[in-house]
Amino acid sequence: MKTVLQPAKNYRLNGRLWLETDEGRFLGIGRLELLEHIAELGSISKAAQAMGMSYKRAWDLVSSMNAQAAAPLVSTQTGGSKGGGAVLTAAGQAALGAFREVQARFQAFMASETQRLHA
Amino acid sequence: MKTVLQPAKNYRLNGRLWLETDEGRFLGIGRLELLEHIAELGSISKAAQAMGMSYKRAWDLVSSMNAQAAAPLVSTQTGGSKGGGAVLTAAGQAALGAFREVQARFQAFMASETQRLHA
DNA sequence: CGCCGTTATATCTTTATAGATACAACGCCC
DNA sequence: GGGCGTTGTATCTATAAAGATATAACGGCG
Repeated sequence: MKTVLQPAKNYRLNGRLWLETDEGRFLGIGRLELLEHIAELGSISKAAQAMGMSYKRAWDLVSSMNAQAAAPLVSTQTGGSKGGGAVLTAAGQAALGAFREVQARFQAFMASETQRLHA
Repeated sequence: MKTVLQPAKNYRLNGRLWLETDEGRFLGIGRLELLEHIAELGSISKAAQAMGMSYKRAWDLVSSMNAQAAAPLVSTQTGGSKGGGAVLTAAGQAALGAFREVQARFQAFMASETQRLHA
C-alpha cells in the first residue's frame, strides 16, 4: 500500500459541512441531529436529553435556526396538555431531508478521497 | 428559482476538511496555509506574521504536525546566518501537494452541491 | 383553582482556546 | 566574544463558548 502521506498512526479524512448566511452557520450536522430528535420526540427538552445536550444549548440552536430562516423550522407551544412541545414545520422537514442528502453525498466524497489518498 | 430551503438571506454551503488520527486533527486548511507560508518565507515567525497569527500558535501547529507525522513535515534550525529558519521536508511538500488537490476537489463538490440546492 | 411539564429567559460559573509576554538557547558573522 | 534573528518553552491573562442553575409564563386538565 503506497500512501502519499505517512502519519505515524492510521489516518482518515474527515470534515464538516454546513449551510451559512452572512449571520453565521445555519444548519450543520449538529443542528440536523437536533431536528431529527425533535421530530421523533416532539420536545426540545426531550431531544436535548436524548443527545446529552443542555436544554439551553438546544434552545439556543433552535432559536438561531428559526431566526435565520425565512420560515421557522420548528414550531413550539408553551403550556397545554403535555406542558408544551415542539414539532417540525413543513420548512423544517424539507430542510431536514435536503441536508440529509447533501450530508450523505459528503460522506461518500470523503470515503472516495480517503481511498485515493491511500491508493 | 425554486429552492428547497428558504433562509431569510442568501445562503451558501460551506465546510471544512481535514486529515485526522486518533490523536486529533493532523492537517486542515489552516495548517495547509501555514505550510505554504513557511515554504515561501523560510521561517515560522515570518509565516505567522504574514498570517496575522501569533508565533506561539504557529509553532504549536508545526509541533503537533511533526509529532503526529511519521516523518516531520517541517525542518527547523536554530541559530545560523539568518538566526535560524524553517523549511518543508520532502514529506511536507508531498503532504502539501496532496492536500491541496483534495481541497480543490472539495471546493468543487461544495459548489456543485450549492447548485443542486438552488436548482 | 392548582398541578404539571414544557418553553422561554436571565445570570452566574466553569472550561477551553487563543493571545500576550518574557526569556533562554542556538549558531553564523563581524 | 558580542550582536542578531530565529527557534523553543514557560507562564500568565483575556476572551469566548458551553454548562449549571434558577425562575417566570403558559395552557390543558382534573
